[in-house]
Amino acid sequence: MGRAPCCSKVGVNKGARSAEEDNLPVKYIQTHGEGNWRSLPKKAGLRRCGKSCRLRWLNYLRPCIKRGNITADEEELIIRMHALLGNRWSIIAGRVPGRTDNEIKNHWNTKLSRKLASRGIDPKTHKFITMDSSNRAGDRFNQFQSEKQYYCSRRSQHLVSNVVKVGRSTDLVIPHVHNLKADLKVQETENKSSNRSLPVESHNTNISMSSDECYNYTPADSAECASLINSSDSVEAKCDSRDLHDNGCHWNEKHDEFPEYDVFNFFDVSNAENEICCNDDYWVDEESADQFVKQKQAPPQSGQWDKQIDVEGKDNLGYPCMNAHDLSDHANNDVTIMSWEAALWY
DNA sequence: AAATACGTCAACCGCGCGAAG
DNA sequence: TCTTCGCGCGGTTGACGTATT
Repeated sequence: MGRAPCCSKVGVNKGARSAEEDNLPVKYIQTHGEGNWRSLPKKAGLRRCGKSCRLRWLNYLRPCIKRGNITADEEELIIRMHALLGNRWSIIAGRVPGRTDNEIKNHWNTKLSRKLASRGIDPKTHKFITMDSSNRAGDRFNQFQSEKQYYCSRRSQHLVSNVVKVGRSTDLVIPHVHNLKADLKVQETENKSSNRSLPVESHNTNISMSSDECYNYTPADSAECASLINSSDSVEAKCDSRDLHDNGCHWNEKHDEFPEYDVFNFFDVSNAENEICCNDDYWVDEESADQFVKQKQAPPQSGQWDKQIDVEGKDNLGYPCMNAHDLSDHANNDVTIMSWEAALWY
């Protein structure tokens, strides 16, 4: 026995809706609430399929629907979410107040995917499209992305709900690390309830940092890091400008050019010798890379590190490399990042 | 001015999941 | 355990408006 159709196809209107066809379900839902979509058309006096009514309500008629163009901030958010979740539009929509999954999906397919492609980024994988073997920056970026996801995936087994402190005492604090899967489960559950208009959970996880002399701690490798994480609910990893390199703390200064990758991460990069970059987009040329490696092999004394790192020039993409000035800025000023997206990595 | 190409987006469609019987 | 139902999701379509030739 086959499955019953959602509605009779005979005498059912299709295509664009009239104002009356919008008013009737709105009045009905205001009185009776959402749900029972199959029976709604008949009860509301509509010649429409129930599924069609549901779709119209969710994508257009709901009072919380935000009108107007998608803003740059919303685009940025969508790109980040897509990098993390792929084509899970409903979940992405749950993070963008007032926007529907359909709207976001359309916007992605018509604009954002092309936008990324024009930057040389594959909109499906969010990796650089390497045109040829000489595109070292692209290759390295892709390698970095893979490593980042690998390590973040591993850490997710340990960091759920842990309080993670990085830096001296209160210098660098992540108050709460959310479990992505659990978070999404909550999201989906809430979506299934009558009110799909979810406010964005801000996950106000502030990350700030300072530096100075506190770089006497460096996890030896991923095993040690995992051991530390397992042994305590609170992991304190003193971190400074050197650790930003050695332990894989990355952030993206080139926010204007690549806002979608402005994700702050820190994780143990056990093969740090391959990590010549300072952050996502700062890939150095060969000469600078050699210089950088040499500096790493002969670490400076306390307090001298910022001056030692002086990688000048531009990378293969033409961006200026991290230099002493940049590093000093980051080392001495607190950097606070709205980082629910960082939490999502976990 | 007409024809064509292109972009946008609302709507449709089929599949799959979970709940209920 | 199986079947049916109701719903939600993501891929796709097609109508419509705008730009280009």
